[in-house]
Amino acid sequence: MSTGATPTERPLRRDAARNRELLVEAAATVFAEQGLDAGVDEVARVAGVGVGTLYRRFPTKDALIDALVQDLLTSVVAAGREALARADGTGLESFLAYAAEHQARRRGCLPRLWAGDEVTEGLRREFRVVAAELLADAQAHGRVRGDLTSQDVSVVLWSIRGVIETTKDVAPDAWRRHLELLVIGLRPSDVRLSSPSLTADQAQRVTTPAPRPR
Amino acid sequence: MSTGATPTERPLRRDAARNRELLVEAAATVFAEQGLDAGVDEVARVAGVGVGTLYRRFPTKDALIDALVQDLLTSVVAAGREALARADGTGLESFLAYAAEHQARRRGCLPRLWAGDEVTEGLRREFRVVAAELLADAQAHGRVRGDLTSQDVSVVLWSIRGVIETTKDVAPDAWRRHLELLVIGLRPSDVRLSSPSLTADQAQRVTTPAPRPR
Amino acid sequence: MSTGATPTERPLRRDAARNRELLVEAAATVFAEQGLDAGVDEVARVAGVGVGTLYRRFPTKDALIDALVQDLLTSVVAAGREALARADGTGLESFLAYAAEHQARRRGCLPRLWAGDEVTEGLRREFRVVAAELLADAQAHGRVRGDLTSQDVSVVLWSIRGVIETTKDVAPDAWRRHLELLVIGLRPSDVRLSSPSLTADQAQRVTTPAPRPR
Amino acid sequence: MSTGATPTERPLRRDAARNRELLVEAAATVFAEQGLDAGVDEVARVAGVGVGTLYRRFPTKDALIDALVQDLLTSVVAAGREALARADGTGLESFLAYAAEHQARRRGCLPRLWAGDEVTEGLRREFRVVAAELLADAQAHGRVRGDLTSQDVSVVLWSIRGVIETTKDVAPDAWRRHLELLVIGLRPSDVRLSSPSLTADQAQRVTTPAPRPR
DNA sequence: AATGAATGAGTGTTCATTCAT
DNA sequence: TATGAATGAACACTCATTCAT
Repeated sequence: MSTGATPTERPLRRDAARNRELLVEAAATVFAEQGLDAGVDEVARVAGVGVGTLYRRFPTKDALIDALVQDLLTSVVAAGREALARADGTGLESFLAYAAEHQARRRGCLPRLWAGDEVTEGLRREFRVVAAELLADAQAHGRVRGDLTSQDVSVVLWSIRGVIETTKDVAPDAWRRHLELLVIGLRPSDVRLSSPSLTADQAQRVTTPAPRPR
Repeated sequence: MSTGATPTERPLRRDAARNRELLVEAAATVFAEQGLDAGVDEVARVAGVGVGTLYRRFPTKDALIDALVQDLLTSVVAAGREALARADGTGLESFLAYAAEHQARRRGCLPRLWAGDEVTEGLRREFRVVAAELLADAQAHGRVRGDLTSQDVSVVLWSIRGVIETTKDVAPDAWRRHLELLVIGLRPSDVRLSSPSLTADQAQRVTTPAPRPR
Repeated sequence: MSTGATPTERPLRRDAARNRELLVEAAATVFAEQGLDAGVDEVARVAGVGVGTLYRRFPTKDALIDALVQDLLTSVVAAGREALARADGTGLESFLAYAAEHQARRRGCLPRLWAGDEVTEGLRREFRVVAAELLADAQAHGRVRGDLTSQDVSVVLWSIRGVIETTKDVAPDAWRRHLELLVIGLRPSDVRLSSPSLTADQAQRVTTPAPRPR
Repeated sequence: MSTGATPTERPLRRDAARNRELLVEAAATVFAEQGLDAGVDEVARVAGVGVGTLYRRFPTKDALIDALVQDLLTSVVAAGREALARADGTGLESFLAYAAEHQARRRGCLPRLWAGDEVTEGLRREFRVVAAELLADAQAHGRVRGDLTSQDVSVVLWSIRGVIETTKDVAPDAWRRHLELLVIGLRPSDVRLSSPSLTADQAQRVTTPAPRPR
């Protein structure tokens, strides 16, 4: 009756949503600058709200970090699906660039991106599915080596994580050249690979932490 | 070699050296398993000594971490010098493998390897010098692209850091295949690189943190 | 009786009174189940209103607790006056049973019943007056020992508080047998009491807390 | 060799034990004065040590409270056993006085004495056993009613808890007269009791809290 | 010299109270 | 007026570092 159909209504909810947004942005900034050990008080301060507000939106600090991870994985997976739609074999490459770009933009949560809570594991599973499909497409079009596995796609992003975390703000684009060189390395070639790929099982265990170490 | 020839004269020094060794090993293990946030008590416990002893050898926790970093950088630089001696163009590749191997073995200190204290900066400078020389040698022998810079060599190791930190114990060798693919990408090729390399200045600033943000 | 005859004129007052009632009931329930440390949010939730409404009716959490205490003391005092009217010496006993019953029903506020705010102290004074009169009546009819003081009557209820708080929901009627035994102990007897009664002054100080320890 | 047989040795341990004692005493004092909601900082301050020291001896605040409860229950049970040794029917009465005295001396932990953690439940079980034996002895010697149950013995102490908690420091001996009157009420008498005793099962459930309400 | 007990600033989290909507 | 989002002081607990033994 009153909540209606117009998306501009619901007064308090609007502020609340705004605060949530502010908090996620603040967390991204603060964690990017100081690492995940930064205090929640600092995050709240940067967001311009009290700690209590932070805890109203996110039950724990972990949940706040997970929110960053979810945002990131969600957009990465979505980008993967879009790239897949082209089905011309180039999807994998643009997907990698896109995913790298987003990792760089949200580097605050990188230590938890590939080894986070159970809550985000579902998204990582989706990521693996999309990555496998993009790889198959790229291989079908002869754009990458046939002996690559979908786990190799994950490893590419993990390696970019290392570049991003090391270069931080000093050279936030350093990953671009690295990815270019790496993509060249992925192209079909006569050179044999002597090291085996990760197994699918290993890849899953990497991102599925022991159920709370206590 | 240098610790003298009088074996019976400085017994305490020997004990002290032994304790230092035990502590560094314990720190490597504990930090590898639990991250740098692991407590110093845990390190002391694993080393089989009291915290007081730890603090006698290392004035702060940071100094202990720096010791790990120093060990690692020292052996990496030494390996680089050896590889350089061959002067047949293959030194760079074996150096990368060697450095990667050691990063994996001492992964506990990776978050501080390329961005540590001023005390370790000298070693990183040495690393950059050796890397530049190895690159020049490899380029002279036509084994890698001519447009690579010595900063690109650093980036390779940073990317491997990401792989190691993500795969941890689940797949401690995952970096090998990654390095193989990456080395293929470094080979001379017709493909132009569109992204610029880091400048030497940037590379230095990356590894030289602001003098304690306090 | 007193809330007036014009039903359409003061609708808000009625709603307000209803909300007040809901809140007091909710507080009684919640505090009984979880103790006085239960949060005000929980009380508001159970009452079906927002916290803001709670704070409109009661300026502080303490005031809400005091309201419970007032309710309880008011009905206990009223019951005492009624019992006194019989003037047959049995009033004291039925009064004790009545007061115990109400303490059990409102056990949520017991920690503050006999040591609450200044606001409720007036009612406790009235309680002491009635208790003294009931005791005198009972003694006049030879139903209880002549060496009892009105403070002893208070102590009976304090002891019942202990039974109620310990047995909680598991045995909400445990106090009945305790009171029976205690009343037997109050009957005239040849046995001398070796411990003195509380003085009236002590009894008053017990229930009059220092003016906010701050 | 060095720890020897003389009880005056073991340097650090002595201080540690002393600190433990100081902390328990401080906790008793502070909780008695301010209730169990008093902060651990306050307890540490009164003990003259840092919070860290408190947490070295007691893993949680709950454990500190449990230590108080254990001390109290242990001495109460021991006193019960001694009283039982007399086997002349008077043990129950002196036991009740002794237990009451100790409840008064350690009143800080009363809210957790009869409903504490699982860790202290064993002692409460021992208490129930001793109480039952003392009651049987007293009944055998005709000093108390034959229709009393061992649960009634517990209830006596719960009622004394109420008196102690209400009178606090203002009248720390008020429980003595209450106990005298109550004991008179326990003597053999022609008066029937119309209310049933707690069952043994109820008595146990009263003191065995739900396994952590979460 | 070695030990580990002691320290206390700092962290994540809660909750009575206020206030914009 | 009713709501519940926002607030921040206060709490339990941790951990790098110091120091008495």
